[in-house]
Amino acid sequence: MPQVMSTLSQRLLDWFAIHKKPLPWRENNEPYRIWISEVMLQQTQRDRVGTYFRRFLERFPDVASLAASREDDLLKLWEGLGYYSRARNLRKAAAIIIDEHGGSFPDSPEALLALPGIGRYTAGAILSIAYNKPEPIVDANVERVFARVFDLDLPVKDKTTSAFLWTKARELIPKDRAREFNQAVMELGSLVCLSRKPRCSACPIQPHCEAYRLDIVLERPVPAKAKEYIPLEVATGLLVHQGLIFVQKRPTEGVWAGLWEFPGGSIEAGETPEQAVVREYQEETEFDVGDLEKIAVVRHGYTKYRVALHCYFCALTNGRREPVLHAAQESRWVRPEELANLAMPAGHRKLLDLLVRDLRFAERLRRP
DNA sequence: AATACGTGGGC
DNA sequence: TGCCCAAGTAT
Repeated sequence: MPQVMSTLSQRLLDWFAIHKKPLPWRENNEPYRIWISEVMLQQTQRDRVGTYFRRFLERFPDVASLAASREDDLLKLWEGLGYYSRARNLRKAAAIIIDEHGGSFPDSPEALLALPGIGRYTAGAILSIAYNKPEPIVDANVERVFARVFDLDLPVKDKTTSAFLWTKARELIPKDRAREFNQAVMELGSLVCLSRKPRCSACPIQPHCEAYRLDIVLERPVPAKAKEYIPLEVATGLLVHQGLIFVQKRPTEGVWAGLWEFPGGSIEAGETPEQAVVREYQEETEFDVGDLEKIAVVRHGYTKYRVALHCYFCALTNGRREPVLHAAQESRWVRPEELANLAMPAGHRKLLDLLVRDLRFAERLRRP
């Protein structure tokens, strides 16, 4: 049995040596770069990360620059990637590395796990990829590959299954080759051992794969219980006054924390989208708004919600333009072109992209 | 332990 | 098109 294990590992290493893809974060193994890339890759497909990673490294080339960053700038850089607490945690962790580690990047599991945003996976990834330490990692790729190789008949998030995966991931690491081995398993998962279209004929460890032998590759891993999606009808209003647009910055906690948005919220039962806009403005800012003009319905999703965002222009119906904020940290009146500099949730960004391309709305934006 | 936390690509 | 999925973490 040990021979089989080592052969599996050796086959993976040999395959990876040939098929390893050049990626922006593979130019070198500096811990800082590995850290940033691994956090960006959390729950995010790697093809989406490249541009963000390059921009990030250009703007914040080291821990010190990140520690000195402004949260608004960081969130703008992160706009569109999702899970924005990752960006806020990067900044917090950078400050800890400067203040408590004298600026040198931690290289122990304990120190890494103590940093916000670094859990078991990311700690293992940094230790193995940056420092070549024999620490295991289990991500969605490893879960899928091993669920097939070992024919695991319970969902991979299952407690015992998860424990098994971490044990196997540790056992299979060849001495002194953790860096290449851990990446090899993930690379196999992303290039060959694909979720819906596995390329078993191109797989270097096919002879070791129990699910292949049993011809049940597509039945592994066993899916977790289906997620429940909740449809949401939401209304938002783009409040224009004397050529300026009202925006508010979301609270420090919860979804889209620290991002900028137009006031709005769920459409209540028996309420029209227009009524929801007026009510939400009253509740969130104490503004009286009216003169609504429909722009579009933007569809987007976040976590378990599937949102239909009903978008309107609106105007102040009395003169007062100083809000009383009940759902935001701060607010601003900005010129339309300034909106590009603010980090906004994808739904609101989609709305703006749509406006920019539609000249029908230019006049409303200019109206004093 | 279960849930919150985003987004866009693929089919 | 609606649903699944992705280099997870925090609470």
